[in-house]
Amino acid sequence: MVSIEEQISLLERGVVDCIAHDELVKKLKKAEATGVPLRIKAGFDPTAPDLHLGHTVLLQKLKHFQDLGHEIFFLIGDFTGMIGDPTGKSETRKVLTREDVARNAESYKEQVFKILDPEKTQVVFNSEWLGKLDSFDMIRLASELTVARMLEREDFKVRFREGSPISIHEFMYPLIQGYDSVALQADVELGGTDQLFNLLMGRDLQRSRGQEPQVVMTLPLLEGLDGVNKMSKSLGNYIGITEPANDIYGKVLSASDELMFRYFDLLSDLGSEEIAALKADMEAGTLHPKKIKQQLARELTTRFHSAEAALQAEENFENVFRQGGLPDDIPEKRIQAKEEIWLPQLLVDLDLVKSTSDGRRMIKQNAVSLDGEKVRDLKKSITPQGDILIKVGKRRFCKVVFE
RNA sequence: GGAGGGGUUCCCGAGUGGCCAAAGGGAACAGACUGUAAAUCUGUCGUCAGAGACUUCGGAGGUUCGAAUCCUCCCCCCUCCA
Repeated sequence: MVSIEEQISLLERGVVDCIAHDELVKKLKKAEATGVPLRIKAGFDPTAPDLHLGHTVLLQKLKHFQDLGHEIFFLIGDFTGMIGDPTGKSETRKVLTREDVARNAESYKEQVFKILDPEKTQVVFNSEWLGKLDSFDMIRLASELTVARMLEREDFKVRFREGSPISIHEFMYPLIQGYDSVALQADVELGGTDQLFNLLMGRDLQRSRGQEPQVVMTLPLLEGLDGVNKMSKSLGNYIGITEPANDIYGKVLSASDELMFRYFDLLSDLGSEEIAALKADMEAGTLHPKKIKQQLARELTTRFHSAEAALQAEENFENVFRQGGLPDDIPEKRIQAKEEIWLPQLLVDLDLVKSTSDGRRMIKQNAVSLDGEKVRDLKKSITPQGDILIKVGKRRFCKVVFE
C-alpha cells in the first residue's frame, strides 16, 4: 500500500498549481477509507486528434492517478466543438459534425491509450449533458458570473486591452467547462496552466450546487521546438506521438540545449537527481550536450515506439546528418513522363518546392542535388529514365522513378 | 442609434496618385560555421521558362494616361457616447 505522503509526492510532482493541497489530502484519505476512487477529470478539444508531447505532460499525470487506482474521465468537448469557437480573429474554427467528432474520438483513444489504461479510463462527451440544457438553464448559468470577473482571465484581459475581438459566447466556455465538473461530480480536474481560470470555475459552480469543490491541478505548458511558443500543431513546432521513430528522434535532437532540460523535467521518467547530475556533467564539460540530448531522444522514441526503433532512428540520424548520408526512409515517387522535364517543374511535381520560382531559388542557392551532385544550372532538364535521387536542402529527399 | 479610428503580402507594420511586387521587423527557407543545437554571418522570401510579363494591398464598382493611395456602395473590426 502506498502511503498518503508518497501518493501526494507523486501526484504533485511537476504540478504548477494545486488548489488546494489540503483538500487533495482529505480526498485521498477519504478514498482510501471508503474504497471509493476519486473521479479525475480532464477535458480535451474534439478538433485535434493529433496528440503531441505537450499533451503527454497531462496524460502522464492522469496515469499517475490511474496507477493509484482512481477513475479517469477523459472528457471530449464535443459540445463546444459542434458550436465552433472563433477564438482570435485569424482562424474561425470549423464546425464539426457528429461524424467528425466520433472519428476524432476514436483517434484520441488510439493515441491516449499508448499512455493510459483503456480498462480504467472512461471516455465521455459533454454534449451528453450540455445538449439537455435549455435556454433558461443557459442564462441562469450565465448569471453566475460577472463581466468584471470574466475579464480577470488573462487572455480576455489582454485581448480586451489590445482591442482584439471577444465574442459573447466565448464567455460561455468557462461556465460550460465548469458545468462539466458539476455533471461529472469531479473530485479533481487537471489542465494546463492556461486553464486555471476555467478549472476554478468548476469549483464555484460545484459549490453553488452543493457539491464538494474539485481540486484543481495545473501542469506546465510544454514549449515547442522553437523554445518560445507553447507546443502546438498550428505553429508546427510539435513532436507528435504518432510520428515515425526517425522524426521523433530527429526532432528531439533539433531542440536547443536549454529546451532539452525543460523536456527532461517535464517528459522524462528520470528522477530529478539524475537530471541534475546530467546538467552538472554538461556544465563541468565532462559530458557533451549532444550525448545528453541523444539520451532524451532515445527515451522518448522508445516510449512511443520501441527500444529497437529508437536505436535504429539513432543510427539513421547519425548517418544522415553527421555523415551527410541518406536516410533509410526516402520517399519514392513514380512519375510518368515521356519528354524532358525542366528541373524546377519536376521539383514542384514532387512536392519538394512550392513553385517553380521557389525551385529556381533553391538551385540558385546551391541547395539541389541529383544523385549527390549539386545542380547549378537553372535550365537543367531531366530525361525521364531510370531513377534519380533528388535532395533539396538538408532534409528533403525524394527518389523519383520514371515509368 | 450617434461620433471617431481602422482592414496592406505567412504574422506585425510603413506606405495617402506614378520612383510600389510595396520600407522595416519577425517567422520561414537556403548557404557558411556546427553537435541537423543555439548564436552569428550571407542570401532568398507573389506567380510565370530568368530579360520582361502577369496577378496582389477587406469586397464590388468608378475617376484617372496611371490607384494600396481619390470617389461611391457593401462587408468586417476597434474606441467613446447612448
